[in-house]
Amino acid sequence: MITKTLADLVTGALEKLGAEGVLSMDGAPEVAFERPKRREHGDWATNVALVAAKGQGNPRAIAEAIVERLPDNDIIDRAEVAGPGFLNFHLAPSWLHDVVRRATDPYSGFGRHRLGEGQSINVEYVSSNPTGPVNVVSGRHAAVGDSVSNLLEAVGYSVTREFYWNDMGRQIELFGASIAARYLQHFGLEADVPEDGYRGDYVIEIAQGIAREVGDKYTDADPAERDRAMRELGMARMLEAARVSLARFGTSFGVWTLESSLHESGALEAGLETLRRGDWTYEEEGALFFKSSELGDDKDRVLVRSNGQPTYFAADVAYVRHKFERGFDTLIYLWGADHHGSVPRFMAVVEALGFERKRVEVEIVQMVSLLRAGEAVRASKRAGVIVRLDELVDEVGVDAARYTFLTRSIDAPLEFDIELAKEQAPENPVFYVQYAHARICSILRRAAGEGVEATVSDAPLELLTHISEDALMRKLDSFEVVVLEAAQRRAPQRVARYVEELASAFSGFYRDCQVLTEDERLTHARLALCVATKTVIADGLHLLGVSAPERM
RNA sequence: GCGCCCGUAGCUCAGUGGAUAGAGCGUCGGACUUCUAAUCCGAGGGUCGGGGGUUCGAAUCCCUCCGGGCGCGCCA
Repeated sequence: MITKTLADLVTGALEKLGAEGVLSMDGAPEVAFERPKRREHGDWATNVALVAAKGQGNPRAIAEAIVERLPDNDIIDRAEVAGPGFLNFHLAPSWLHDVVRRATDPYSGFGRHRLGEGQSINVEYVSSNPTGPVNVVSGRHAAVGDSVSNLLEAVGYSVTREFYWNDMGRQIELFGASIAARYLQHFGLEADVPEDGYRGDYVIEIAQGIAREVGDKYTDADPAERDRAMRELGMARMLEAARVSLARFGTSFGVWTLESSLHESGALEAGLETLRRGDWTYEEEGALFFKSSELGDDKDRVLVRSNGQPTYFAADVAYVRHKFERGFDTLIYLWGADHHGSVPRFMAVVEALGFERKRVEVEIVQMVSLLRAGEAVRASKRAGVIVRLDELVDEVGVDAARYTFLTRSIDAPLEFDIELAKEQAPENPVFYVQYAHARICSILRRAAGEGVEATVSDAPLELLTHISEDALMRKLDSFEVVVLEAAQRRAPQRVARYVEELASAFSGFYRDCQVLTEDERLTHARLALCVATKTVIADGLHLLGVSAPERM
């Protein structure tokens, strides 16, 4: 990247200053560059003189000294000192032509980085218990998890997307019993959904599906046996339904792990044994406790209840080990804000098991509060009050739905009004971006129809001198740093903002610069810029899990 | 009470140490004989919740207060 080249030049000047004794090079500052907001501030700027001046004199004077000592080069047209001591660099236009060429060359690594090279990351998201259909809250997690995973891959990590099913415990028991009641009702028998059971209509649908599949053979079975059968058959249906809903939303996982498999394989007991051996447990009132309070948590936590049943938390212990045993360097978890209180105990487990805390990262995705035409919807799976992801996809489409989730930081709570989402779907900025892409495709189709080929490598890019062409090329350049920062900060919204800006820059270019003209060379250059823009828009959208249509 | 997150334009939100704080929607005014008007141009709109501090420089970091969400189970 150009910033590396510039940093080397400035570092060269700083070293001269150090050698001359003008500047102490202790703790030599990192030379960071940024793109100034204002054009007159040049192409790239650095605040290194301001940083270096801390306690060592006048920043402007140091900046001047740096300028005087810059090594000879053919990149910097001129360097200026500005404001309190910024160094502004005006570059030769060729650096932008390089951006256009690299953006279209799949082997150039444009928008790709080697930050995570050789490292593997497991990203677990959406995970839930299979007691209800996938809802819009999970949609937010799915959109974010997919995009963060895509971004991590873009910066070089090997990424595994994982889903964890909590298919055990009291909620699952209740779910099975609820289906059983509906199953009996289906055959005209008297039965009640348990007090705390699941009352959604989908439970009736599942029971009917099961009735069609197995007939009435469980109507006079032993109640416990019937509940067990209904639980297993029902869960299988929920799992499949979730897979379908998520796939339809564009989300697919590399690994699905069942909590029950950790019990069955002995992993759970092995995890507990590790904690016992490390003296991290004790028994009290018949329950097994984990000494999480010694590792930063508020209190100790129960691993095995006094009735002998392991908690969900005990399975977490086994699961962390299981993931590390599979060779991942880093584990990322996307959790809902309602689980953030569990983070300290979870990190305590990581440490107690002997893993470095920094290898585990829990990202908290803030709440999605549901509204319907301004009225708060108190979502409850048990009461059957949910807004399904399928419904959202039916009403607004995958791209608009994803984009809505991805324009916000995960730290920001999201108010989601399904009626408003439907109403505003056509206004969704995602279409603005897609439109720019489709428009470019249209130009390229027309060019091809006229027998004009859009090659980039031999295009006379020096003809791109219009202010709008310049602005577009500069915006293309930003993609590289946007991808890197979005990946590092787990912040897909930066990519969403970026593609909007890029589409806007293209619109300006489209307005001001006719692409297909009598001037063959200019047409050639502008087509190359179109190809570069199309490539980057498509890449940005794909990082968000959004399609880049060729026609709209 | 304690912990985490949030408070930025009328609304929904970006921006977390740099130069004159942005976008979309909404409002008002304008532009289609044109490579796609799902577009473009212009206008209006801000005590960055309040106060204090650190810094050459704070929406951004620290303290404090106010307001909102979530959590503080041998539930998941």
